[in-house]
Amino acid sequence: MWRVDVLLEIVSRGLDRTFSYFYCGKKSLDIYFRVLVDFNGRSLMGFVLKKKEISKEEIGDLKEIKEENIVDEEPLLSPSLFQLAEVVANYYLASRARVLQSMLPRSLSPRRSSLKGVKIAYETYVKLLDDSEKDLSPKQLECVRLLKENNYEIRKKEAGSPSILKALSSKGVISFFRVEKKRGLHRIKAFPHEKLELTPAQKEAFFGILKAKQDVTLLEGVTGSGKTEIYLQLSEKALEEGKSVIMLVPEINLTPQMVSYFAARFHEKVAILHSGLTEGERYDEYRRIAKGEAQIVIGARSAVFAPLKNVGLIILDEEHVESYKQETAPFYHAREVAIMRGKIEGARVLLGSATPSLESRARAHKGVYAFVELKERVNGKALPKVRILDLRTPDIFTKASDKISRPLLYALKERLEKGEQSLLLLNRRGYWTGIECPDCGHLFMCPDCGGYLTYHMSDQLLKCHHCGYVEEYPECCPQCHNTKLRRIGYGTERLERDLRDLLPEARIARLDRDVGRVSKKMEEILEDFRAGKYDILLGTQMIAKGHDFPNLTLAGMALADIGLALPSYRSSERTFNLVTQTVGRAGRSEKNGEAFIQTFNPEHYAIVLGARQDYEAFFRYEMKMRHDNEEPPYVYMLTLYVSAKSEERSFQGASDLRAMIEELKLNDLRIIGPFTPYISVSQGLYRKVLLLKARDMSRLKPKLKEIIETYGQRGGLKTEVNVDPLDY
DNA sequence: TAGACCCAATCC
DNA sequence: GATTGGGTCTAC
Repeated sequence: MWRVDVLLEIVSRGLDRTFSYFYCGKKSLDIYFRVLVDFNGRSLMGFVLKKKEISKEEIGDLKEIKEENIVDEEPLLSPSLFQLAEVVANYYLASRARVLQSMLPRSLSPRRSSLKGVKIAYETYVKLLDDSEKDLSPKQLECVRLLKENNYEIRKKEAGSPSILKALSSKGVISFFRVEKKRGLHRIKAFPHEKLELTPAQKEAFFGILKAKQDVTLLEGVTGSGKTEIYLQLSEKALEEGKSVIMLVPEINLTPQMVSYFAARFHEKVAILHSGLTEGERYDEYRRIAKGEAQIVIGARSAVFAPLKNVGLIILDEEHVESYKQETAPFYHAREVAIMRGKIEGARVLLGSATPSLESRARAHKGVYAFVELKERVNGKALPKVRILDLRTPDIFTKASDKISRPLLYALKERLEKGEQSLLLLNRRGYWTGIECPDCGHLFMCPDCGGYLTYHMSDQLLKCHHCGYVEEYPECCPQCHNTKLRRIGYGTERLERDLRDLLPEARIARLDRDVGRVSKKMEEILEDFRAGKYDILLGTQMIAKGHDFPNLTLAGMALADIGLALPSYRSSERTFNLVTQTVGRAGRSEKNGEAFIQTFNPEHYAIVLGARQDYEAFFRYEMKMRHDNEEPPYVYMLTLYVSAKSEERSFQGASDLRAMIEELKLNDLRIIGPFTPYISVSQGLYRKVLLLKARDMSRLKPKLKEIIETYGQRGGLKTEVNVDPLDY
């Protein structure tokens, strides 16, 4: 007779505790097994966290767990993974169930009751049957037009939200069909790849990492300095010692080279977790890793939770990239989780970047992390020549375009004549980025979140880039019915149009999230560009990352200022990174590269230092700014989002929370707000935010958790906590 | 005064 | 997270 304590699948904060049941069956039931229990009349899944032998008398009014309600035959999680879940939940002030939910593949998630994964991997596709666009909502229209752009057939998961697709299907506009998917690594090209002899500089870095006293090492190395080979050889060493390895990359689709090197060197020992996997494949891969059939896992953010045993090394490539931070609860950052996991499992953590985040670089500076540098490029290439073009200069534009300046245009023409390739970056999608009525001043804003609506030429719709709201492009102003609307700002689609007019003979490809949403198309464009089928690749930051184009000798930024205008303490860092990366794209070939940065802020330090690729100077300057403004890494930040049905209520709720936090009388703590966040309305709820800053959060956190648990959801309030937010 | 509506407590 | 039961508001 046993008493078992069960943590339920419910992610709400108030239920982050166990409930006790009794079990007296024969089948084995141990901790970390999942069970189905009767909870207040309904059947819920939960994790057994504790098991204790008890006598009959002690049963009391506990409910029974029947044998048939035991889900697993062996524990689903290792003790160290569960320990990790607890540590993560504590740090991010989230419930354990919420953390477990982001740890596990959906088919194993405590929320889902499907016990066994799908055995055959099917991929569902959508086919467009009726292209007449009759009687459709704007969202449905968007989907239909996407299908039209892509030969009437695309993967279901890339087509839009399931509810939209369901509606379209019931109208008979689309149909679904399933295709059996080939298993394995068929999408990953494994270049045959010899182990390379390390250069002296690489060797020094390699041994520097191995000898480091600290658990975490920051490897700072410019692009092309050969970080990948170091990752590979460190992994090899870990495997030899019988340890396993987690290799994290920001986005698996954008790092095919990294994946292929690992696949080529370690073959079937590698498991790759990427977004292209179906639920069944994901389940298989998870089981394969858990059974110890793979010793290296490559994947994005969530792969930090991979069920490997005996982890000896965790690598984060491009550790500064913001996609390592999850932007929904529990808002974890893979870098911090990697460090927590490293501590629990005794694994070494390696953070690699050409432009480390200020947080990491500052910790390395203080000696919290070991610091290893790779200064030279392996091929000894010089950096490209960079020119900053001041867009305020009179006559900088030709009559033909007010977007591409004279010098940039000439440079593009020169490449065309020489048969070399160019890359042009504009960090904004769409055609016009704002629409207004010149007569009455009416601005087309998103009714859901208050942002500007962007006109998209490809499907002729107005879209909100924050929340996904879509509406049809109006004939006239809804207020005064004026038909002449003024268009403000421009995005990649509009720039493409200008470029085609300016250089009619050039072969131009555009790549941004609108085009790249269909992953097949994205791969196709990148492949074709590499093969020389295009002269100019134009796009958003998607095109600035990772890719190696040997014939590329010109990189341009159409408007470097876009990121600077956004209200975030990280906007300079983002701009610096984007400029650095763009410039870096032009320097990877044998030929001499050149880069042009168009800007209205030619003296801004993020742009000037980015153009020079001077990370050291940027680090020093930006650290001073962060110091003066009391921003990370000098303080820790935490935001509380309070939402309610009315603006007054959310403001009142946030003010009340503020008062309660002030009552704690923590002298190190600064509270800012409540103020209205950048995205002020979401899912019909008005949002307010409290920003907390402190040099030490450890005393605040447990008390804050208590306050939120007791008052955070009263009076129709919804409270979310984001620890170490990147924005607010 | 019934029904709608809101809120907080409860779940083992 | 879902259900429940009590309290208050509201329309006739």
